[in-house]
Amino acid sequence: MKNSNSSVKIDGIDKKILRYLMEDARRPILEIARNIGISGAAIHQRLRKLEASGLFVGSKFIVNPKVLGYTTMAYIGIFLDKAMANPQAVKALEKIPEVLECHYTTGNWSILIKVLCRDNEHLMQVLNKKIQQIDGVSRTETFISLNQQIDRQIHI
Amino acid sequence: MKNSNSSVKIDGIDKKILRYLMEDARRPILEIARNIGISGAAIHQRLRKLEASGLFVGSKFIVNPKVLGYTTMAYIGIFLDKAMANPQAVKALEKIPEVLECHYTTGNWSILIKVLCRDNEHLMQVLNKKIQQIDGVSRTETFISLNQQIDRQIHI
DNA sequence: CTTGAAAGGTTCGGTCC
DNA sequence: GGACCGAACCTTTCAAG
Repeated sequence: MKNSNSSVKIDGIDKKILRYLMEDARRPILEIARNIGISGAAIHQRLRKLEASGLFVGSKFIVNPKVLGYTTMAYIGIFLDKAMANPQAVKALEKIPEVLECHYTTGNWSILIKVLCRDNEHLMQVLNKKIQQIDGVSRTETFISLNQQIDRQIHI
Repeated sequence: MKNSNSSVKIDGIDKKILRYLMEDARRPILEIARNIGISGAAIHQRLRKLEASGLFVGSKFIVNPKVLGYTTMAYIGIFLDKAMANPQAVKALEKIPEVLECHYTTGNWSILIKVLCRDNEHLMQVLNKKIQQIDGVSRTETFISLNQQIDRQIHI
């Protein structure tokens, strides 16, 4: 398993392929092939190699939460009583479906999480009835994202 | 254009399809069809309907930044001199490839961004030579993500 | 929702540096 | 060995019923 290795070499053709697919994972490979000027089979072979190198983890459908009525996104900084409480806290956070990301951070807080809720009232319930109830959580700071103005992946 | 409408109805079959594809956008539709017990074309029709409703925005290849040598992720809270500087600041941030997300937030800062860098030195350069140079940026607070412990989409 | 035909994706054997 | 191509086979897509 040659993986998570930072010595992966990709050439210009690989970059072109990745740029197409990072925007739309279901873009026809033959269309890319015609644009670049090689056969579909060659692209497929390169993709298999890139996958084996660990460079891409897979592909995901992106759903628009607003259409499902989820319009409130927020970041919450969490203070823990003791640093050793982290693994249990993460385990508890995993069980809360509104929690989309969880980062173990330097700085003020022990943990920074991103949550997605239907509205402010839903966010308040998640805060009071779910997050504040977790053992070890002493205090939280909430930052509501009024507008996500940039959302992209690493630039290749 | 019936879009961004929060009155989209999805049934159990739609949910199953979405759950499969949110994990892996290139999963064979016929495989899902066999699991659910309807034809591949039927799934395709439901997907077209869901796409028309605005529920999904597309699909993306997910690349692993670590393999490319990008190992330092951080959140940076940005204080702006004046709130009106926001549009210009976002425009400037868009030109910095290391900036992956940008949120207009309530609370302490005007802006919260997520950056991805090769290492701490690279992060320092991005902070000092790019972000601090933006007109209107008065002060920043940086939180390095030592470990992203949860990363997922809205639960369906 | 299903069928069926056209377009696309995948794999394999072979060719050419 | 490494990269690419072409053809056979399977999957996806789309229109018609």
